[in-house]
Amino acid sequence: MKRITIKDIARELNLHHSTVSRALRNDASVREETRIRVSNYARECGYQINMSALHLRGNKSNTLAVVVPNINHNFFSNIISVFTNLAFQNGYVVSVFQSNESSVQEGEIINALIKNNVAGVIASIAMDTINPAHFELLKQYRIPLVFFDRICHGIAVPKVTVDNYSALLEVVNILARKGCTRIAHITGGSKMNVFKDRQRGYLDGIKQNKLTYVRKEEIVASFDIDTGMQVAGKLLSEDPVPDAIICDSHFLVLGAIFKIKEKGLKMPDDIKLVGFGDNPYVQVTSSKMITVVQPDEAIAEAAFDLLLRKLENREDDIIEDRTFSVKIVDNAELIT
Amino acid sequence: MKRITIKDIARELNLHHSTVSRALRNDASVREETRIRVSNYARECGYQINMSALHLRGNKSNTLAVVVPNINHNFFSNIISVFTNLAFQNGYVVSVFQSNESSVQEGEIINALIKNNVAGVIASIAMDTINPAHFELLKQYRIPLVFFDRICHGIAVPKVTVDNYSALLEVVNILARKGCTRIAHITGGSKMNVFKDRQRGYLDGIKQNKLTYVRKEEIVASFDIDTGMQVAGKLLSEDPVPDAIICDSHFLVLGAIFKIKEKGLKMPDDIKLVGFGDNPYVQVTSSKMITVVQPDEAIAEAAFDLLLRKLENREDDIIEDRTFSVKIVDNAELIT
DNA sequence: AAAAATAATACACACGTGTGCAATTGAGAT
DNA sequence: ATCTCAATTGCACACGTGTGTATTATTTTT
Repeated sequence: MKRITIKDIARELNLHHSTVSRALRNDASVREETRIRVSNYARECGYQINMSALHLRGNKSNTLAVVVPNINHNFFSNIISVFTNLAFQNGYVVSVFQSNESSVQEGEIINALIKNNVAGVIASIAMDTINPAHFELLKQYRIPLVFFDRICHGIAVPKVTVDNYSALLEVVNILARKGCTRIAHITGGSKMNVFKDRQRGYLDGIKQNKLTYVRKEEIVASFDIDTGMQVAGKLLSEDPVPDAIICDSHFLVLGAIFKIKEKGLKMPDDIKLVGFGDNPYVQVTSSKMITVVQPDEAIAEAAFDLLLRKLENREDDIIEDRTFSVKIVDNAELIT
Repeated sequence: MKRITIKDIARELNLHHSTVSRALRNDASVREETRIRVSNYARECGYQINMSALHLRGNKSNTLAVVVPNINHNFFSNIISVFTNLAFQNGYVVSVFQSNESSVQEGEIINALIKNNVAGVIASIAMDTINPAHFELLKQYRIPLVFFDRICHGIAVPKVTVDNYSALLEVVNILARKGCTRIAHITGGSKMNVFKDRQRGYLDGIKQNKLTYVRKEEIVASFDIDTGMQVAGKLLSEDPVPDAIICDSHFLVLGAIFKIKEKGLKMPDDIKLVGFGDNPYVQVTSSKMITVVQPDEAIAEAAFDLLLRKLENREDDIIEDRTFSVKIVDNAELIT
């Protein structure tokens, strides 16, 4: 029960394996009759090309890689889902890698990518990645790379992002219009573009609306429910208490909701809560919050598109960035 | 800027590439001094082994595949996340494939798996997969396969499942104990083990509790919010109206919540809602529902464990199944 | 110092595929 | 029947790696 190769087919049909190879690739130099004979027999015996051999021969593979901090975060699993469908439709296979927010693991992943001859990579970097040296390594090996969402600025590759600055600016504007004057912001380390931009937007929003409330930003290192509870709890116990909290992550929001309920505050009357991501649960919960919804599908499509273009053109001087704007949904207005 | 191979190293160090190969693999037959010389130089010039060549040479790869209906469903992305970490720690790389609930696409995926020489596969089958012929193909190619969650019965491979029968039996018991008498069940096509088992559990629960309410089961073909709204709407407009609805999927629950709120019913007093999956939002929402929580991490670990065992032992006659019991969480009792 | 034994390295081949080039076949033209 | 040219197929090699075997280098033994 050995695997069938073109050599097996050649032997069976009294041909040379090179002829079989050409026949299967519809090379014009092979006679019509032979081509049909080969393709028929190949179908009959269930021949499947050996990609490993093809990769070795051509120094290129049909494997794309997705590198993300966490596969099971809503945003990233949406990206992977869309990206995988697109890739598969175009004859590629997708391998997934998760840095677990660790720059060290990210480095190990890059090595694995090189070892495994991946054809191209889309990546969203780990929280503590400041030095993009390991990504430069990819470039050295001429492996096309596209950053999305969480990007490195110090490296010349196409980037797909959302306009985080405008997102937070608009959020603050909306909150101010609703009468909020004490707007807090729970965000991440300022090294990363995502948080840096949001912090700029937040600050400008505060300024533009001439809010007297002292700028209140809490920087957290990890994004989980416990951290959200801790920080939100701290904010809510201070005087004056904020009348709005913006959470830069999904899980922080959950912690905040806990604490808000614990304090007996009502949303959105007593306090307004803003979160990122479009978890459909938000729409049906009675915790009427405002969500910043990112165009996941469009982001994945753009990343794939940019990567594919780099894969097809051998010119690697096209460095085109794409920025998408977010949609801000006020769930208080949405549900009856 | 070419990629460094063992031949390059050999040339540089005046050795034969076979000696370099042995040195890097710590073969005892190579002199200590040479081994160090080689490994030092390899490190210096950043040598990375070419996996494609290794795969070709050894007829085996370091790539594992995960085949699921949808990557972006909470349960599956959790599985992929855990599985990927385990795989990477053990030197494997994980490719993901999504059938989009289509048996046809599943077939194409299997072909891709064979083409790409994946070392092993864990899979959860598509909704309309009755005939597991394409999975048999994997067996023919001696590619180890482990089913999880949604399994095929007609094929002899290890299976990792949850005890869906007991889950629904217990759910009905809990509901009955709470005084429910008109318990409805929104489930999927009965061909699949997951739904078949739950339907058995539901029916036995109805019987054991001697409920007079006519068994009310709605079978749906797709699992999305719209379907949930439609079916839940239908149930709620009938007379008598159910006092409990069990939803076999995450998204069905969302639709049901919509309709329940639309009718002005309160949970859990007017009606009790049961859903699958442990989306953390459930814990903070005021829609006090009961959730059937599956041990995602344990399932992924078991699947990996079984697969790894098959990969290491060449004996492929170990067909050991693992079944996990679910945890039923009453969120009404959880939150203040 | 020569022979034997052992250690260390080199050689050749295989894995499956694709491609440049040579060889063969066939047909048409003279 | 011979020549020409095109159509078709075969041959040889390369991609990077690992391993059995032959070969060389070194040490030990007598």
